Amino acid sequence: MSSIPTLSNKEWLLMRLLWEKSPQPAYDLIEILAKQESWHANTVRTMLTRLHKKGALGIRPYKNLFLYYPIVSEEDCQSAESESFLQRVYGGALQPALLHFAKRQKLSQDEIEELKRVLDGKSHPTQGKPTEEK
Amino acid sequence: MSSIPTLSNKEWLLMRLLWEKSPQPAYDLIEILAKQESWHANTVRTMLTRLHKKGALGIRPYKNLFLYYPIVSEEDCQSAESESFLQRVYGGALQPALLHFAKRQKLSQDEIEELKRVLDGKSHPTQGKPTEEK
DNA sequence: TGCAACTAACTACACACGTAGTAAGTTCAA
DNA sequence: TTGAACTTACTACGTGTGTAGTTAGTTGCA
Repeated sequence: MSSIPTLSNKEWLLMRLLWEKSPQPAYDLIEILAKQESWHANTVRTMLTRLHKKGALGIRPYKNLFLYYPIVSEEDCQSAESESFLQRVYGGALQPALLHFAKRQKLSQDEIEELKRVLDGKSHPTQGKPTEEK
Repeated sequence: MSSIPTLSNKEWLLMRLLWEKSPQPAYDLIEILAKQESWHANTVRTMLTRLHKKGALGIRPYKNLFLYYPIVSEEDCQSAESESFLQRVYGGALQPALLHFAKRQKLSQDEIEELKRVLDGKSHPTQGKPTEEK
């Protein structure tokens, strides 16, 4: 399997654009990033090239230019980076990390409910301790 | 307040040792990291110096050597890095991040319960101010 | 008293990243 | 047909990081 390439800070930004919509020519990306992030055109091109070398992007010729498209999925990259983050920052301890995020003041009631559903889904793994509702 | 320095991958390892126990002389850290991570003594020293320059470590002379101790708290570093991670990888969207972590197969029943308690604590927005619970 | 052994300081180097300049190829229009 | 405008390719450079070698100061012991 293709191992997931690690993305740098700014590379995530570029990749996000391509995950949202692809393929796109360099020109469009340059325009967006010039407007939103004030990046120089050549900066965008350099990053596209590097992302291609890393195996994160594919390139397809189209007319007189190239179209770029992701060849790794956003979910895979997020998962890989999340695990690496967990190791690095919390030494692999899941719970303190979750606690940090859960304590943030920005979850809506609906999001809280969905999270609890996910947690409930995990509540009865092998040994049946019946999930007590609350 | 002192702004939180960003730590590199390996710096987190070193810092974790000092958060667990401090102050410690370079010698002890070198010994631990040589054993656990196969780091070269000079590598450890270079990193200690850099962490000091970054404002992450304090140095106190003791007899004929120096003792190192953290001057930023683990919690603060974790929080700062968690927020940066959230921005970079999930574009600031908390919920997909939480879902990723919550779906991992490594939470104990107790941890799940505690998380749900935290979530419940947020469930009823008695909007005053976010009371500093501890 | 002079050196072995240890400590800290300084220097080095390759690679990744963020940023961007310069060169070279292509094409459409005057 | 020639050049403006655009495209890709190549080059550059400062900073951070991972890794470690070299130098120099200190001290306890033979």
